[in-house]
Amino acid sequence: MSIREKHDGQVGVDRVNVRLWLRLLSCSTVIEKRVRRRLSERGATLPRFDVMATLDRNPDGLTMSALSRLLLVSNGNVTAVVQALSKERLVQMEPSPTDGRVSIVRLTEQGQASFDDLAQGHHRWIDAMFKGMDKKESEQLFALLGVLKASIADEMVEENELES
Amino acid sequence: MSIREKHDGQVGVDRVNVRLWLRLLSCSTVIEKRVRRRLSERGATLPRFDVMATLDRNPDGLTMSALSRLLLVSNGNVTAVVQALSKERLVQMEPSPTDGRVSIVRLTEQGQASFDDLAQGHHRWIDAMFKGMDKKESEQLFALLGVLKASIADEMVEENELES
DNA sequence: TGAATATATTTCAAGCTTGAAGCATTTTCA
DNA sequence: TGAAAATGCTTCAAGCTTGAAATATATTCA
Repeated sequence: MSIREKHDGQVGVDRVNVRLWLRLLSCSTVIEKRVRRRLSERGATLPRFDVMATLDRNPDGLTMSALSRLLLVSNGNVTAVVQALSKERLVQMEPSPTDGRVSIVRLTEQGQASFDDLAQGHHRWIDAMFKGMDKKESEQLFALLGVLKASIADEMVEENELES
Repeated sequence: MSIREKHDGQVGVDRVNVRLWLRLLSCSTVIEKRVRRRLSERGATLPRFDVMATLDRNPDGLTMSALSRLLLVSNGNVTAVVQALSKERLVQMEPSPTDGRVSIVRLTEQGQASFDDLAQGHHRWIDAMFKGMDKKESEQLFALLGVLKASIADEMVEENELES
């Protein structure tokens, strides 16, 4: 059996999806590392920036769980990051008036200013990294990632159905 | 100034690239988390699987630095993961015959068998997550990620040129 | 009502990752 | 040649992340 066939069990069936996934992962990792490094040069970190960006998109505030869900990180992690930001007065937590379990997190004025500053740089870095794609390519890529996103969501549903 | 204009300085200029990047990151994060969870259900971890997969693609062995570069992780990290795999006899390190600094890492027979087993599952999971894309869409996505990859590489060159 | 269940959040230990410092070996070039 | 620079690798401390357990509050429904 040739190396080409080894994991396929069939000649000519290449692992196209795995190669696609590896390329996707590689793009995303490289961009992420570069953003991370540049943020750290400015004394910020990516997790903190992510929290602030999500709050910026939700001016009415978010609960801890909502943050956790939107950011795809664990609850414990959100707690740690928000507490750190809170200590520096960049975000504020207030108890929900209607539910004693819930905290609502918002950017403070200072946090908004700090974020606006970082976001400008972030926007510039991203633009520079995507400079080699023309408008049509960007739009196509955006649409195709939408298809992928739906496909992934679909698979999760199927997986959950198997459980029950 | 409206919220829409806040970070743009110009009406109608939306942050398309940032949105594209966030969608890319989100796809990649969700897939990665799902793979990570399933590997851990089988007693494996993603970093260890990544090292074994890279060695599988390079049957002649790789140096620690080459692994670090291919995997986009730090040297120290590679050392830790390879040492752990080595303890379980899944990989072996041998000194380079021509360069006393270099170690060459390879899969052992046992490591190859263990990887083949995991890779089969991995292949299946990825296929399931990409099931919603037809052949043409996959190919387009692969090609567009190639354009993005080149664009990112380009930006790095420019960044380095600024240094000197 | 009130017991059982569900939900929101925090705490904590274990493992991961990084980047800087350090050591060893090799290469460069005056 | 041999001093300086570069390269390969490891160690280590600091910070990040997770997932499970703990705590507190809300909701459900017998």
